[in-house]
Amino acid sequence: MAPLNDEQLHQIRDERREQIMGAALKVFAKRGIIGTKMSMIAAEARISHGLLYHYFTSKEELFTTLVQDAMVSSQEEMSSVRDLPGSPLEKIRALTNDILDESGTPYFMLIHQARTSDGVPEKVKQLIEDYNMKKFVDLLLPVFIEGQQAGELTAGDPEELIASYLSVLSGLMVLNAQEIGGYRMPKADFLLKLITSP
Amino acid sequence: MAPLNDEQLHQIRDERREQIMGAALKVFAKRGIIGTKMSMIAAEARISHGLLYHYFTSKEELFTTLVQDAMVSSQEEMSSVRDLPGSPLEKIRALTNDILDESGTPYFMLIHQARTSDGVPEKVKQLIEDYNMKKFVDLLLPVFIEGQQAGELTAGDPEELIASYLSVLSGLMVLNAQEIGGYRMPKADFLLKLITSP
Amino acid sequence: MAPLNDEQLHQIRDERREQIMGAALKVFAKRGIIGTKMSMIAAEARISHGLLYHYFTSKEELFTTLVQDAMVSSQEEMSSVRDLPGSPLEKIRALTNDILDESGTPYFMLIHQARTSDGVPEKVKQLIEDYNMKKFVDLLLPVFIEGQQAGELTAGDPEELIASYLSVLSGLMVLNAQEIGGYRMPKADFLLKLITSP
Amino acid sequence: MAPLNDEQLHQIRDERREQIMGAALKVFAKRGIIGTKMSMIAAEARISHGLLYHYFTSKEELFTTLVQDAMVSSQEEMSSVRDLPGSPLEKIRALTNDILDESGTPYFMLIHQARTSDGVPEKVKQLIEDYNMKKFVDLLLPVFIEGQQAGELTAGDPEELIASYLSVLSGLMVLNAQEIGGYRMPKADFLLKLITSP
DNA sequence: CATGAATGAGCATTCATTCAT
DNA sequence: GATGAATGAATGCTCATTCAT
Repeated sequence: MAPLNDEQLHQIRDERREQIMGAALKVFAKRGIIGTKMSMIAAEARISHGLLYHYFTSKEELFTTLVQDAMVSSQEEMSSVRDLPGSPLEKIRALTNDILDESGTPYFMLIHQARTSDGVPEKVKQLIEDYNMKKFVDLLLPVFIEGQQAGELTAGDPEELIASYLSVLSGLMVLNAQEIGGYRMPKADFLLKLITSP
Repeated sequence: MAPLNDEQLHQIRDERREQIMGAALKVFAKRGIIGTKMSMIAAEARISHGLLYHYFTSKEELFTTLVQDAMVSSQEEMSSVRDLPGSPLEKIRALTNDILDESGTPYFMLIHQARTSDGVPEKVKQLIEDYNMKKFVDLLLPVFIEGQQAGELTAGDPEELIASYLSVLSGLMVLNAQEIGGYRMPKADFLLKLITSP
Repeated sequence: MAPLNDEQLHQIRDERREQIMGAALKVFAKRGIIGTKMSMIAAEARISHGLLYHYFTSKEELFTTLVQDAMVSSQEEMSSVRDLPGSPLEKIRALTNDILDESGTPYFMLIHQARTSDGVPEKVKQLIEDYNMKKFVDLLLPVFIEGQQAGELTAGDPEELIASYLSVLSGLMVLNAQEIGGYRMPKADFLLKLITSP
Repeated sequence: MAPLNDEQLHQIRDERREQIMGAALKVFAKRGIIGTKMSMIAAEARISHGLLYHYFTSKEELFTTLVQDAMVSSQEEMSSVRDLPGSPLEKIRALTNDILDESGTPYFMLIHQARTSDGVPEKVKQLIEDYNMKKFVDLLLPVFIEGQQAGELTAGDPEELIASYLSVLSGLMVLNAQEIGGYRMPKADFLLKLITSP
């Protein structure tokens, strides 16, 4: 029997890698880097813990890789807001709904964990430092300005408006992401009051 | 030196206990139960780690005791809102400002950690389960209803209004409590737009 | 392509086996049995690590096989001294030069490792026990006696003379075999002073 | 009951430290850094493995500390040769006897292991690099020159003579240090032939 | 009451070995 | 025959907890 050819091996490797990263994202996002045991990731991915180390050299590397991915993904998502259909307000409503969903939260929570936990690799600290709200504010700036000119949004410094609004959303994501029963997630329209002109 | 009498010993015990609990609250609130090492608490309290075990039988017991305290305290704080001076809106503004300060956060964060971390003792899980937003909603209900009647607050189901507003505040507290540079903390007046009539 | 016939397969097997043993000798001799990873041997032999197990059932078996080979080979080399050309002294000088070269050392070092390392299979321990200097002394005895009679070598118990001389040579081989910069390897003529009459 | 006072604690710490270092030296010297398990050291020192880490932060640090000690000690021993009583030849004979004893060997073997093993900390590599035979040659140089002038020792470049002689001694120490049955340790007078004039 | 030395369970990581292809 | 993905036992190290003093 011939050994597997390159393509097959490559495919297996890619699949496993994705499988591990998916499992790791799930666990890291919920429990942080210290609270996550490699055995948890292995169990979540249904593989042996030894195999993790064929794909990632360490817990740190795995965590770092995920954080990088998360940063790219969340920026892409934020970028795509501009191209949504409808008025500026409708774009922001769509973004808000997206964020309040739990779908996007693992990546967000991973970054939150990276910000707030101990035991975070030095490299991640540097990545995080460079990854502040400023970038998101800049991405949303054109949409907000257009909304203000159209009279849909409240007047005032648009950057501050965006930053404050995103902070509110971020806080809610943190509450939402973990399986917390105690809170009530507001609707998008409730939150939009913060930025719409009466 | 004469040996200390019972009363003095008792006083020392109480002081030490407070000292330890203060230190533990500070560390647990920031780092969670897993991220906190008993040696950190001992260092923060400037005592030997061995001494911790004269006052608390385990890390779990210490954590549990603090969570119970935190629940009582935060309810008391919330209760006191009714007795603040001024109109309902002014009361809520004062509460909002209080919450956005970092001063009240350790107890809140401790409960947040208890909700979201692993390694939380079973007893704490049960306490938390019983400690949902409903109680706070009930406490604030009279104030909100009065505000609505006075036309200061938006109409609609007051319980839902309170729950949504508290969720927003809670999310911001979580962001605020940890030393996170990336977010901008909104002002109280910005948030009050969520509940005031235009 | 027609399938390989039996003879070709057999030849491949033999070649691969030699290839693996050569690589393994090199690595084991330098790093010992514990310090040697199967992956090192595979890399040195330019094959996959899985293939090692088609030819040897375990690291232990591979090591043991090599030690047995080494014993046979080193005895053969020592035997050949008698048949070298020249006077006894010249034969011993040639042997000394051989030993001080690094060329003959892998087998010697393998045996040294087998003697001094942990994790050595029980079977090897027994082999080694039976493989002491006595055999070499016996092989060299005729040459030394002839040398003493010819007045080239110092008088005295020839067996003790040989054993002492071989111990000196052995010690130097150990130093020489590893890539140690700190020592100066003496010349053969320097060492021969130990056994030549003034 | 009062806690132990500083002096008592200090004494305990010192004793334990010595106890651990003695045990570690014994094991490291024989088995190298990779072959040595922390549990072996703990067992040898009759303490729990956990306690090792109260005194040394890692296997590497323990190894490094020992190597530094070994270097200082062996230089001191070599330095003391000049002050021995008797003629140069007698001093060298005494040194040779010392070295052939097994008493000094653990330190020597530790350095040998540091030179030849894998997994040696970077810091140790640097120490070793700076710790070559040159220093010992320099220390012995006055004694050898005096011996040559007195006609006791063979003529020729004294530095080369010393280096070659020390290499022979070093090789024998390596053989001698491990519990090897196969070799015969020569007597000092046998080895002195290498350097004495006929 | 107070200290810190001592213990051992638990987790990250390595590597010999197996096995599907 | 040959490959490399997969497994799990073994080992370094951490930290909650105990206990002699």
